[in-house]
Amino acid sequence: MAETRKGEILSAALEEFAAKGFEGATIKSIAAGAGLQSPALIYHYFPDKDSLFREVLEAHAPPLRVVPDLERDSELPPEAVLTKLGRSYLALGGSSARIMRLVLGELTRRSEVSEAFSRSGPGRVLAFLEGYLERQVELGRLRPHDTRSGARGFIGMLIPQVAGKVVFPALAEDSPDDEAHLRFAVGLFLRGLAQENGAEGERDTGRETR
Amino acid sequence: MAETRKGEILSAALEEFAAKGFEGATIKSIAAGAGLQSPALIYHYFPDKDSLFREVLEAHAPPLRVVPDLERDSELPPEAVLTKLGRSYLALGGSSARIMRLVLGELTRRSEVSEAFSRSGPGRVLAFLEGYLERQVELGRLRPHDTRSGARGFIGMLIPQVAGKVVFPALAEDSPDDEAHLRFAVGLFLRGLAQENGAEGERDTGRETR
DNA sequence: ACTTCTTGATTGAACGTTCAACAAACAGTA
DNA sequence: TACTGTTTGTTGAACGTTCAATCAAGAAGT
Repeated sequence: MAETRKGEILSAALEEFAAKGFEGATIKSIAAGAGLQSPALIYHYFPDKDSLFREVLEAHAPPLRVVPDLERDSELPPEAVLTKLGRSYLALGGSSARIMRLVLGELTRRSEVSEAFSRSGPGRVLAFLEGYLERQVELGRLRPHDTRSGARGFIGMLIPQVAGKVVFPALAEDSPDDEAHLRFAVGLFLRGLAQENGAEGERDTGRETR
Repeated sequence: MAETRKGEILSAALEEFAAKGFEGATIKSIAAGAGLQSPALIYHYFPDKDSLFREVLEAHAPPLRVVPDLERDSELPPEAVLTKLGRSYLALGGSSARIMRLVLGELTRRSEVSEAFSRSGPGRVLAFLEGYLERQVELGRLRPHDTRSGARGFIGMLIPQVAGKVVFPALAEDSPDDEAHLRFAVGLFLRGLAQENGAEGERDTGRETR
């Protein structure tokens, strides 16, 4: 019995919530999934359905945080940083696929989920990447550009890969290999933003000043 | 009274389904949204809740079809085609935002929705774009590459822009302008895949042969 | 008169949640 | 060891509520 009762319930709840959503999943079906004879036991460990949902989220949120301690090696060259960041981003389609499905399904219904996720997930990744690109531009390693578009563009290129595994199984079938697609994205991005040979110094960043 | 009763119900149902999902939305709340005094009237126009949901989907599916009659001008140069395709893709974040939210929310629960959508939506866009890129490579206008990655990469670059409007309002706040981001994406893509000056003829496409 | 539209009342099932009761493990006392 | 009280885990039955769906009947339109 490696897993505690509470853990069993949390696992079953994750499964049910991911498959049917918060409203669709019933306490009864979660109890059945956890191997309980009565749904009442769930209320011994959790005050109500809503709290159970929140605990499921908290218990599995950490894997959703991309950007590990990436700030450390933010002095590395673009190719290394983009590859590393991209790899951990693509990992979301793997073991975290279920929790991704759960979050995705409730994103439109629970503003708390949307806000918390966008802050800790995409928000942080984009903020980091924007800052990094900005610095690389200043260092002259990348051509000047709107780094908001740059960051969104790079991360975006990886999304279909993750989306395939999480919600479009039909699409994932003839998808490129993760690693190959990442190499493509990094290569395209760096070639597209490479400094031209004739350096012109400061240029328009494309970012409008409001 | 420009709108018929059935139309009113469909509109109210779209609103409710998009906000609360299929399970969360109730016949009663839909009736209230449509200004009906009794939920029973809904059953005069629709056999059951499930049929109502399907009709909502069908009634608003057309806007989801990107790739208009794009096949026509598939002889145009890459810049024109990508810009045109991208523009209609980005339009999904506008007037179609509600139906997008609805589909997104049920994507993980109803396999019919997932399959139908991925076939008519992303599936068709990607299939078209892959074919187009393939041809441009043969014409020598783009460097050889895995066009599956190419198509996914280009469409992907636009996704954060759409996602911001549909599900991450917090993220959309400091997003670049749609048109500016599109120009960035097209520019980056074409520079990244531009033929090198010294043409080398046939090269590795990066696509593994299974 | 006939069809279409609209309604309030009603039904049976399913839901989240509560509760009293039982079982098992444990702690303290002698 | 044996007895006793306490806590913790577990259960079946039940409660009140809400839901989708039904129905008979009235109102409106033709």
